[in-house]
Amino acid sequence: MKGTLMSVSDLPCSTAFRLKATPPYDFSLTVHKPAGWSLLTPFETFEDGALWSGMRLNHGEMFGLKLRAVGTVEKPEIFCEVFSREKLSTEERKELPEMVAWTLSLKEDIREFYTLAEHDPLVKSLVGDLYGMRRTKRPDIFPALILAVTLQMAPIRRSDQMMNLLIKNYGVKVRFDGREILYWPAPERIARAGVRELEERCKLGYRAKSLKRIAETICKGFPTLQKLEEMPADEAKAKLMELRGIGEYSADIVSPHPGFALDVWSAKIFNMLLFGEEAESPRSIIPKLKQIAKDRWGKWRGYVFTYVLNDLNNLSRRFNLNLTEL
DNA sequence: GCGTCCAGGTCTACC
DNA sequence: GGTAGACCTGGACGC
Repeated sequence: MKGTLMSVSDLPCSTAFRLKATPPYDFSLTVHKPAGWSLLTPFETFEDGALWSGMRLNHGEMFGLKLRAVGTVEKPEIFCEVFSREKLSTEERKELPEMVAWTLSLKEDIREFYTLAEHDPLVKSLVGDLYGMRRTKRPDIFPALILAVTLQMAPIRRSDQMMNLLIKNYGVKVRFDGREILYWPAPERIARAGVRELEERCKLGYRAKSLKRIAETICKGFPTLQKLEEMPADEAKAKLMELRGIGEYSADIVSPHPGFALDVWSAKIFNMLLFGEEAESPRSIIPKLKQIAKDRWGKWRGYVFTYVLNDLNNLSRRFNLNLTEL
């Protein structure tokens, strides 16, 4: 077995700040979602209500993060410690709190979403189960693109295998606060790797070519997620679909605009929830389900999507459906 | 143990 | 512009 190409970064300097959130905000449900999805990297740790994770800013510098709630769901406040290689610059002291707040969706007001519960039994169930949970964002675009590409045409265990191998072989290990956290590869690292090497080391198959091309495009200059959010939703999606291997589904996953990223698996779940039966042809029903979601939940359909996929056990029991084995 | 099938999409060639 | 077929890999399944 070839040795790992992972780099190691020690982060001895620390800075702390507090951030207020728009209530209701449940920190634990937001950063440690019931379905098990991580906030920023599959190798972060969540213990006793605190999260240790990593973050790469758009200029490429890595930081360690320790986050915990110091308020309540109705008076939410987050205590954040940032660990860095050197003392933070004045610019970083301004940028990092803004980026953490953006990532955690602290300023987003979801009370309008919760008013849908008054007339929608499904939303009422979701809100009751996951009150205060937020959708979150990623500070850097490349991990989101890796996620989208490795989810394509593969069962989730195989996607996990590809992502974990990418991180373990080409990612970065950050050491801070007595912890070691593995974080996603920088696009420059994947752009330098050979296609054959990526296929062999990370079992990416035909996706290796796409991922390398995506990495090369980002290195040459591509809008950040923050820039894409400033664009109209259609324009941002079209820009993402210019990338090799990024189609409509993947663009919906990566785009910071609220979308409804249905794949075959989630189409089966929503077909069951909306019509009470298994879809005969899940792939072909996706456009219809997307239209229904847009008409029924409007700009909050992305929230319904995230809440549903994090509440499958409760929904299965409550509506007498088998959603967990689709 | 071995062969076959197919999955949480995308691209391309062909009509 | 619409659509069938190819694409890596590995787990599930049948024999």
